[in-house]
Amino acid sequence: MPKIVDHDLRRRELAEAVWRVIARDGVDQVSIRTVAAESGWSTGALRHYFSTRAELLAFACELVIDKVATRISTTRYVGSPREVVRDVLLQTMPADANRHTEASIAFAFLALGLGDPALARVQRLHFTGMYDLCLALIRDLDAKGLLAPHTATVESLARRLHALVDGLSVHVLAGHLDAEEMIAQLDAYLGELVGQPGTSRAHRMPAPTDVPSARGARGPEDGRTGAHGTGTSSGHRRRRKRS
Amino acid sequence: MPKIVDHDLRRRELAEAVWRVIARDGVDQVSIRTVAAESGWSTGALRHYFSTRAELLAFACELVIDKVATRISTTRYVGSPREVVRDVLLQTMPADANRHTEASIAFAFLALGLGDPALARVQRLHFTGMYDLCLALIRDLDAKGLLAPHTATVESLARRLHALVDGLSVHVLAGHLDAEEMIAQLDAYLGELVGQPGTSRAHRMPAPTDVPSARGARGPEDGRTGAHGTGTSSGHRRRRKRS
DNA sequence: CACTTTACCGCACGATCGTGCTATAAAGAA
DNA sequence: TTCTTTATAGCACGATCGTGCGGTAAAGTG
Repeated sequence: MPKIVDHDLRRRELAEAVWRVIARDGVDQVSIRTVAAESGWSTGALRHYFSTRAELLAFACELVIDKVATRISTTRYVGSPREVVRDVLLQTMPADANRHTEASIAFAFLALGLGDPALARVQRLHFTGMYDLCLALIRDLDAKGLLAPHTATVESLARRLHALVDGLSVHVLAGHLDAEEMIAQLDAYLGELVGQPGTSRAHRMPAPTDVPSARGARGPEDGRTGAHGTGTSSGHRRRRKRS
Repeated sequence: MPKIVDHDLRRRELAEAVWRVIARDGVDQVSIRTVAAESGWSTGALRHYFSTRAELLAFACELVIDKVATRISTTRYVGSPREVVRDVLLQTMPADANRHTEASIAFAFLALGLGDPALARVQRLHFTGMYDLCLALIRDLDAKGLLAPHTATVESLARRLHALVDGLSVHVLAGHLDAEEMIAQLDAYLGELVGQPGTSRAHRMPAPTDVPSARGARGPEDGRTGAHGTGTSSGHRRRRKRS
C-alpha cells in the first residue's frame, strides 16, 4: 500500500480553508482555486477529496454546523439554570471574535442555501436541532419551577426564544448591534422568562447542569482523538513546493 | 434632442430584473448577462444605466429596502393599536408569497453585504430605520397605556421586538417555519407585550391609527406618479428585436 | 434636408471559473 | 528490485464573467 492519508481529516482541513476564504473575502470568492491557494494544495489535490465544488461547499457547511453542535454538547456549564441557558445559547451567537467568524460563515451558507436545495436541507436539520435545544432548555426551566407565570405553551416559548437568538445574531453580523448589547438583550429576555431577578449571582447552583443535546449530536468522538481543536485558529499557510 | 428615457425609471426596471433572477436562481446567478436576458435588454444597454455590476447590485438592494419602507408608510392600517403594530411589522416579514420573495431578496443582499462594505452600509441604515420603527411602535403603545407592566426600558423592548421580527423572518426563509406559525408567534409575543387579551376583535378602535414613519421615509412621491406598483408582478419579458 | 445627441446593440478582450486529464512522486508489497 | 496503488501537481478545455468599445438606429433641432 502506498502513502495513506486520513481522508476525513484532510477534508476537514480543506473545509477550514473554505471558512477562512469566506470570513476574509466573502462567500462569492470561494472557488476551487482560491481554496486551493488558501489551503496550500493544488486544484488537482482538491479534486481527490471533493469531486465537485458543490460537494466541497456542502461539507464545509455541515462541518461548521457540527462544530457548534459539538461545542454545545462538550462544554461544561456552571451557574444557575438561567446562566446555563444563557451560556448554551451564546455558543451559537457571535459573542466574541471566534464565534463571530463562525456565525458569519454559517450565515453566508444560509444565504447560499436559498438557491441550493441540498444546502437548504442540511440547514433545516440544523434549525430543527436548535429549536429542539431551545425547547429542552425551556422545559428544563419549567420542570424546575423557574418559569415566570405564563399562558403560552413551552413550545411557543421555545419558538420565540429561538427566533430572538437568531435575530440578535443577525443584527450583530450586520453590524447593527455589538456583542455586548446582544448579550444584554438576551439576558433581559431570559429575565422576563424566569422571575424578575436580573443576572444576580446569588441563588447560584454550582453543580454543572446537564445540557440537553442539540441534535443526533454525536459526541466529539467519531473516529478521531477527541477535542483536538477544530478551531479556525489552525490557520497555518502551507508553503508550496515550487513557485 | 434625441430619444429621451426616464433614467431613474429604467434603473428601477433593471433592478426588478435583478430581483427576479435572485428569487428564481439565487443571488450567485446575478451577472450582467443574466440580468440583461431577464430584462430583455442587451448588456450594452445595461451599461448605460449602471457603469459597473456593483453599482447595479447596490441600487437593487437599496430599492428593495425602499420598497418595503414605502409600503409601510403608505398603507392605511385599521384595528386596535395592537393590530396596527402587528400589521406594520408584518409588512417586513415573509407573510405571503409576495413578501416572501421580497424578504428572500433582501436576505440574499444581506449575506452579500458581509463581504461588501458599500452594501453593508446601506443595510445598516435599513436596520437602524427598522429599529426606530419598532421603538416608535412600542412608545405609541406605552403612551396609550397599553403596555403590560414591565421593568425594561422601551428601547430594550424595541430591540428585542426587532430581533424577534427578523429572527422569525429568517426562520421562514430557511423553511424552518411556515408563515402561519410565524404570524402566530408574532401575535403571541405582542400578546405578552400588551395585556393578556389574545387577538380579540372586541375593544376595536376602527379609526385608522397614524403609523410612525420608518426612516427619512420619503413618501411614494419622489418625482413619479405615485403608487404605480413597484411590484415584482411587472414581470413582462420584453422580446428582443433579433435572435 | 443635414446635424447632433442619446439609446442601444453586440462583439472582443482578458480573466477566471469548474473540471477532466495526464504525468510524476511516493510508499509499501512482491 | 519491480510492481501496484495512492497522492499530488498542473495543464487544457470550454464556458462564463465584467467591461471596453465601435457601430447603428432613433429622435429632435437647425
